Amino acid sequence: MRWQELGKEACSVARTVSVIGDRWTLLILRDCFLGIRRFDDFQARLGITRHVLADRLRKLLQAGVLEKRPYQERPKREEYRLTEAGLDLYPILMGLVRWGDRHRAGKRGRPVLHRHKACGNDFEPVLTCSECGEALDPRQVHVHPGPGARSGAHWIVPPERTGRYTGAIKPGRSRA
Amino acid sequence: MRWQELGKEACSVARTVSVIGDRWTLLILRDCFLGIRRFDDFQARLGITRHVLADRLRKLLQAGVLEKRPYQERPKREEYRLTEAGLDLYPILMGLVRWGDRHRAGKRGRPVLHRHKACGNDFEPVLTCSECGEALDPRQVHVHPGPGARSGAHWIVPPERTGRYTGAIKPGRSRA
DNA sequence: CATAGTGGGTTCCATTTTGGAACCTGTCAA
DNA sequence: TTGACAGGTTCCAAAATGGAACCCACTATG
Repeated sequence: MRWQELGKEACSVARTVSVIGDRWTLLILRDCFLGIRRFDDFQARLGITRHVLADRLRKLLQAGVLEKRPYQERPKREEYRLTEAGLDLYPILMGLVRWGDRHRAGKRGRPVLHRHKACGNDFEPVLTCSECGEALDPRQVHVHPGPGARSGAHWIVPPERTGRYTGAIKPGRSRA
Repeated sequence: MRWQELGKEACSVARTVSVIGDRWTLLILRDCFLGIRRFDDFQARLGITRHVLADRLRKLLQAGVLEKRPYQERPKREEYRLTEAGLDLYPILMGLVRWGDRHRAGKRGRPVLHRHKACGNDFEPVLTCSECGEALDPRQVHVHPGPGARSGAHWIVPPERTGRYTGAIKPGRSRA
């Protein structure tokens, strides 16, 4: 599968990955959420080459995640800002933060804390069910086709495979 | 910044991106959560080259996200399974699903639905504050240094920049 | 007026990473 | 004996990236 075709898959993960599934793009978005808006600031903070930065910003504009806004006339200057669709990437970025905090924090602890202005506390993000409000556990979620599924949907989990040879240890397989 | 050094940044996003910030890696993880466990199944579903697949699986093993488990002796066969740290990536994957569902679903609707076994409903994932339980809005979150921050921390937002020339439209800048 | 600085890029070339296809190794089944 | 299967590795050409230099419109300084 080529990179170009990814966005056409009948899979929301693939479609999102076709927009932001790139190391640099994710770091650019991190900086956007920290308030960075200018070409040279991104470049200096990330150590990315100008060439690749220009390419990624262009793609994020096309994808509707960022927009250019003038902040000064003569000389004309524009800054890159998150659109509403861009701001909606926040749960993904916070997901990255949470995993890093939990599994890569080192002995000194978290590099950054987040405070919720509404309640005044430092918090961890928690993923919950929109229907019952409980925290989500992957083992408690069942996946099934929706209206946008294609027949012969690519993502469908293959039937149980039991191995063709003798000596199988565990022919049965439980879900992830 | 080189790819290798990313994991050493004092930033949880950068550290997580150094593990999973790659198009193929994210798609491999999607398939892991759908129950795929074998080399050839990943390869056939993704259309990834075997070479790159072997490389990504190796890196995920090293990172402690996947583990190899024997499912058969003679000939020896092993499958790739998510570890606890791997299962903990679930919020990130669901974040990708949610964004794709919202912004790339097309007219036919979502390709896939998720049902919460605990409450029986199809749901959307919602990111909430661990302290007050409210849904999180990026504009309601304040970021500040934690115990693991480095002095001169790289991620710190630069001071307000107002432009050096006359004709500024909006010298002041509000946070993202 | 000449010179230097700034924001936001583009161009060029060498190095890395991918894509694509073929090939290898045990083991087993027909 | 031939073929299939799981799980890789090797090889080469094509594409992406890193690094550095260069460009342009405009402004500020001497």
